[in-house]
Amino acid sequence: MSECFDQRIALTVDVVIFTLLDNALKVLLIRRRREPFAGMWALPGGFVHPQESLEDAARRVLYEESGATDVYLEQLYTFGHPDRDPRQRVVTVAYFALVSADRLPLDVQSPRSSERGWWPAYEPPPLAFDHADILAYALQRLRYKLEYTAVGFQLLPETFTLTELQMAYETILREQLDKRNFRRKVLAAGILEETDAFKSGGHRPARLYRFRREATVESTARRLFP
Amino acid sequence: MSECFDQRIALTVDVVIFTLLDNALKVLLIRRRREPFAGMWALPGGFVHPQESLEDAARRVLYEESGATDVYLEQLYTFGHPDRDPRQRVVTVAYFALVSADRLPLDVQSPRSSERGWWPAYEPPPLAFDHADILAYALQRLRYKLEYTAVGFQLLPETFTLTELQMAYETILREQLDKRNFRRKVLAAGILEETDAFKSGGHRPARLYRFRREATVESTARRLFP
DNA sequence: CTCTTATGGTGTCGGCCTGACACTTATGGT
DNA sequence: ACCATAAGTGTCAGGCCGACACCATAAGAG
Repeated sequence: MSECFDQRIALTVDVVIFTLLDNALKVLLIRRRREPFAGMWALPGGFVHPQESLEDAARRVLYEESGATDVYLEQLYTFGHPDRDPRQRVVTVAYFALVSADRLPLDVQSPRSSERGWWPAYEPPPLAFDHADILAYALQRLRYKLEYTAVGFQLLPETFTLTELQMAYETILREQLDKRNFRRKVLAAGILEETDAFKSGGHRPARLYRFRREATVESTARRLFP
Repeated sequence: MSECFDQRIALTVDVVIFTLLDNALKVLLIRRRREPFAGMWALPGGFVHPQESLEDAARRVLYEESGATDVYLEQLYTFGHPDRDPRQRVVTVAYFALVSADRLPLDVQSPRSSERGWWPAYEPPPLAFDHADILAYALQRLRYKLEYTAVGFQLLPETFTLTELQMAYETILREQLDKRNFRRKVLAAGILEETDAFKSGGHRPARLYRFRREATVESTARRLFP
């Protein structure tokens, strides 16, 4: 590291906030009021304050825009192409967050204003800046994590049925999964615990499960070499 | 993304440069001449110039400090704790690079000055700033990538024997691998091609292999769900 | 009360991948 | 020629995975 000079690069965080609503994977977008890209949709973001860590900044943006706290948040990638912002040099540290719908305030779940909305993550509107790249990268990472780890619970309420869990996986991966194999694997992974409650919705009641907090989230992945 | 104000956060890149020398995984460190941490060892790094992308900055630092070009380089993580630098707020985008020893200029392979040196990656000296964290994270990522992908070739010369490849893997993973299983797997992955050359070093000659450039580097990983 | 309907829940079998394991082959040096 | 040393090769057993079909249970309709 050489010594310092002033270079005036602005630093922001952008947060890709995912949730499941109406059996679809949604992402929170904000409509831009000012130039550049006025009127277009963009990821929630903001400048990093001088005394706050990057993750703190991301949590602040997450809370300001979605009202959610204590949710899964992970650094995604840092985007710094010199002209990704036409005004000045802006480098952004992108995060992605998984929020279960029941942790969102009601006015955020169904925003009244047209300035903010939950969009289908796989069919977003045109986005400002390089946010389409950021979203695409976040989706890739989410699918990847879902395939190798147990992070899907973060999008569900405290307790859930195995069918609900499977539907969440199918929604995000966009493919059908075999019910028996899904159950076998997810139970063998040892990351769920039964509750003694059931969910009865007109038909045979389904057992509710809960995520085992003590279980390491990075569960069963396979190694190329032993 | 809200609108801009001046916040004077400095932005740097730090590059964890790995190579294999003397049958050990080494990392390039630079001795700091100035405060803070004067006299301590640190990762090569530098400020991001106003008109260059993050990856360009990382390649520039990589070239300035090691003389290597056209090598494997990947963004690692962005470290931004508010007081990771005691002078001022500095956020650093860390990269890691894999360089085969034969692409290093001779004076870099065996530096004369005591201001720069290749240190055992698993037994580094005390490091300035939070560079020990960055190095630990890079090692974890390197092991991970090695287990799941075929990235190990980047540390070897253009052609190499399977035993050399296996030794590289054993050095980095710090465990012994079975010769027959290693060969079976690495050949089944289809990322190598035979050359018709052999390496004869006093005993039975070993066939030389080459990395198939057309092969996708992200090769055979396993999915948790089909 | 019974029947219908819709979802919840369960087991097996074959194929493939993986990990454990030992001997023969080829060369250079003595 | 003999020896030392590294290169190179195959099998077998266990576990994991993917494919596949039927019974159980509750609510609601008649």
